[in-house]
Amino acid sequence: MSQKIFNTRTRTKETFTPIKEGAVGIYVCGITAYDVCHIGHARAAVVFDVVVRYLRSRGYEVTYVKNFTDIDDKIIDRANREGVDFREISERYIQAHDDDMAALGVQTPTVVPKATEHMVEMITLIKNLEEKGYAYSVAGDVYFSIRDFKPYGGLSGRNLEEMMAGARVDVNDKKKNPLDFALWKNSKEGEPFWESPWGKGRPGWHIECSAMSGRYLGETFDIHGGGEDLIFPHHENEIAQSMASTGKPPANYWMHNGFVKINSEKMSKSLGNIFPVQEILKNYHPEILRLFMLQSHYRSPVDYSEESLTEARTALIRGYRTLQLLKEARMQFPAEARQESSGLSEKAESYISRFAKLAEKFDEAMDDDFNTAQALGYVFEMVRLTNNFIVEEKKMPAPEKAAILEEAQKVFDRFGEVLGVFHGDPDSFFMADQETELRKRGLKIDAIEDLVRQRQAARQNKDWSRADELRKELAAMNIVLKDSPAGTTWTVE
RNA sequence: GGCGGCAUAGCCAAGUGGCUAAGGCAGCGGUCUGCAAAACCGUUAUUCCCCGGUUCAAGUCCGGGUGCCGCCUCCA
Repeated sequence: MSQKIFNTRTRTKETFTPIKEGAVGIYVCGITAYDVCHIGHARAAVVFDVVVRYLRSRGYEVTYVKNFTDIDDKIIDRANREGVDFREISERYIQAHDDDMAALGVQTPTVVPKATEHMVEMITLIKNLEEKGYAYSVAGDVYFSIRDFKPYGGLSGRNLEEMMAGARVDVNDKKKNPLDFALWKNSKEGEPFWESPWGKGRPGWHIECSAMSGRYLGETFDIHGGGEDLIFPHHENEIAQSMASTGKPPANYWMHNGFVKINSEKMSKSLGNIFPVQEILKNYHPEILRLFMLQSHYRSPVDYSEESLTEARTALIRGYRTLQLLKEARMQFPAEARQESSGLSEKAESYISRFAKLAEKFDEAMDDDFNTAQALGYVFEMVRLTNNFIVEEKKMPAPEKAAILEEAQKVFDRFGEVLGVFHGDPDSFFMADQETELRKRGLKIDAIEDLVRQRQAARQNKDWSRADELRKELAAMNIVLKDSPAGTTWTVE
């Protein structure tokens, strides 16, 4: 099956055909660096991270460009409020963004260009638009004239008349048309500026993406992505600029991720329901957040709540328990001792072929417009099948077990590599998760282990009532015990 | 006002014309266990918001209705 992508421009799922066989150029609108990243930024980042990971895993050579808007009104506002240079603000929040992304396991894009480092490209592009008659300058500002660009509205499915009818009164009377947008803004006294043919000023918001995508990916590239709120006006304007300049559409496929809602409401500063990534990661292992988001299709809205993260954590633990069982079993039955595939019994072959079938289904789901929710369904079926194997096939000859365990691990490695979930060492995961949970609940590891030791002693004396009492005491702290012949282990629920 | 989306079990969530409607969480019964936990096995939607239509066949397509949401202004 071939890769399918839902293209916002046509509102249909289309077969993905890259411009250059075996290679993909993708541009995703990044953040404006004026504040820390919230869960909505995290979703966009994780969605496109998985898109890129999957395409790479299928053998495409992917050039992934994600920009930073490091000059903008909001950055200037913040710099003024804090009394610092705007660069200090943008650098601070770019660093914070990079830290958050690293924590979330989001791979660094191939190129991470900044607007301020591409002034030459932007000015050249604006000049070109002016020469071709698509732009006009007024008192140091330059505007794009949408009336002169006939296809305007093609991405968002609007036409000019509709928009004119619904347009609010624009206070900017320099514009010929209220829907015209700024390519270049004249700088006011004390604002940062760059020299240009129109005087001292700074670029408008949309132009940077046209300039940078063009520079790194060419006039037309494969995929352009971003949050669904960017469809209009940002991406519409990008298309207008690029097409007016080059005569070609900038991207063949437009992908937009859905929003993160909070209790079914839009996240917004006015509602005060912004959840910064840093805050969430204080209380939840990063993979919990990834799993939570990937359990829904990327175009659907997701509703964030503590409960849904807690559910995702339970599911994540389930998967990692299996990976832990698998790890232990593989130590017992190492790959070196495995049976050659030619000599496997029918039963062993049946396990391996079922693994392969799930891996195939996983790819089919991902091929179908990156359906991570469905793909995760197969991941969990793999979890069940692996558990089932480990529990049921105790008596299978060691070389066969080793062969099957090896295959199972390979399948999980692939899933983990694509989703960025279930990819780490299970013991490290449990340690990190435990640390987070203990910190969140204000529990001390020493106090817990002391109680566990006391209970161990009681158990050795077969003082079951004392042991149960201690179990209850620990349960009150959300500590769940697991007794095994090797001793007692505990987890935070 | 214009444009667009969504409605599937107690909750979350895939599925967009045809095998038994994925998967996760929660619940229940069983195996295991000193008791538990985990894991495994079994079980939980005769039905996909409502009404009508197309079709041999619809959760899936069409028309109408109801409810919720997003964009049209900076926004992932």
